[in-house]
Amino acid sequence: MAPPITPLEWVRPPQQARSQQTLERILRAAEALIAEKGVEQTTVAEIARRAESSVGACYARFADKEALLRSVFERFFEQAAATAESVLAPERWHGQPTADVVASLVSFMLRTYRDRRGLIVGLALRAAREPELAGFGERLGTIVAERVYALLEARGEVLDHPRPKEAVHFCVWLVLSALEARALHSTQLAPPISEDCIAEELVRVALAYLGLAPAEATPLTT
Amino acid sequence: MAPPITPLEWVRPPQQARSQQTLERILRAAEALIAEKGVEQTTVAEIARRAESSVGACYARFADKEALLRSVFERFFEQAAATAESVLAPERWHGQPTADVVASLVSFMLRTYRDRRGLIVGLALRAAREPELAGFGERLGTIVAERVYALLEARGEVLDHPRPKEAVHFCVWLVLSALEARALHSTQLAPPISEDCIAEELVRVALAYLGLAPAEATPLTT
DNA sequence: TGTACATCAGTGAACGCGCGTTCACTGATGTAC
DNA sequence: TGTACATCAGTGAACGCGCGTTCACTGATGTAC
Repeated sequence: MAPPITPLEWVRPPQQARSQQTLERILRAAEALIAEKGVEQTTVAEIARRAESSVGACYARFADKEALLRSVFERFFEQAAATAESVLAPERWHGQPTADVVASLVSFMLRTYRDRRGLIVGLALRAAREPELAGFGERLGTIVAERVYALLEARGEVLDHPRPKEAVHFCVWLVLSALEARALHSTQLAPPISEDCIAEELVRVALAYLGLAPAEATPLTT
Repeated sequence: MAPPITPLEWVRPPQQARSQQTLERILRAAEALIAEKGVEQTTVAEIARRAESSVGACYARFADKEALLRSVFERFFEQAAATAESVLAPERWHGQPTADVVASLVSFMLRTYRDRRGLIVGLALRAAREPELAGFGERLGTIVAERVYALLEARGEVLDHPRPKEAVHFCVWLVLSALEARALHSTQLAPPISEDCIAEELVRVALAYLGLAPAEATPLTT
């Protein structure tokens, strides 16, 4: 058998690559618009325009608008999960007191919820109607909780709670709930409490609930 | 000056009473529909039908649909505030350990969020867009926090926190955020944690954060 | 007491707008012979 | 190499539906003389 001369990998990739790029542009445009003006205000026509594509192209890739949005949020969850795994790797925190680790994690989450607020709010609103999205969120919470627990375990921390694993899960859920509520309702007019203040109190809550030692009175390095 | 013979209070009340009743029916119908099928699915036409009134009658009382919904939520907030004041009266809790008081309050809130879930979710979704509604929520939180603080103070509790008043406010906010998130996202398909379990952990969080003594190992009376 | 008119409250068909979705069409690229 | 045809990807005007809002109209009640 003579091997084929034309390399098989190159059969018809230009077309596929082209449509792949279109899809990528559509998803990016949708994400940007949701972040800027909210899910409710984002129309398919506008997504198409922003993606320098057309309405029909959107419907060639997605069954309907729902499916398109689901894809956007799915990508977001994948990124979030990957970020969580990287951030919560025990190696990253060698030599730092646990209280500081918690403080860093909390302020990182606050920053994330601020920077990606639009998308998160859109997601939260959508997840209130679509159980599938709510399921994504739940799974993400579980992943984060597992990693946090593994991190604490690797550091040899002993939690003051009858069911430590569940306690960590609950604690993660509580913090995420608080951040979500803040993202949803913080009026930009009059911010009730500063971000630093929220961070401080959330850390205090977490440490107190889990029975971890609070930070020394030395200045923290964020 | 001869006093007017016809009592002034009775001038034209029948008409007013009639329209007052219509308005009441409209508000009640709107509330019921929001609770049953969510704000997004509730149309003016359906509200009118349910109230055995007409679309025009709605627009005679309210500038637009927004105003109607705002009225519904305003009433809800008034009820909530009144309930909070009554429930948090120090007299009500004489002779009970603080940990039990907190437990009772938390489980009361959980019950409320379950029973009135539809309305609360609708409100939360709406408040994400309308700063005015978010403001209502904030004010309610402040009221509750003040009453809780007064209650603790009346009981002679000393909180383990540099700014006790702010700590109580934060704690109330945290619990409300958690309940809201739960109401928004709990898939009815697979409840992640039982209500009792959430209650237990929320109490634990609150007590640990505020530095209050946990309950004795005796069975609680709810 | 009777008649004419004014006001209040309400009715619901019709209007209009926004937006998701469809579909007849175009252009580019690939394939057969 | 050239011609005819097939497929892929995309285009955007047109359609249709849902729903908030309006408005010409009805009926009941009150007021003037």
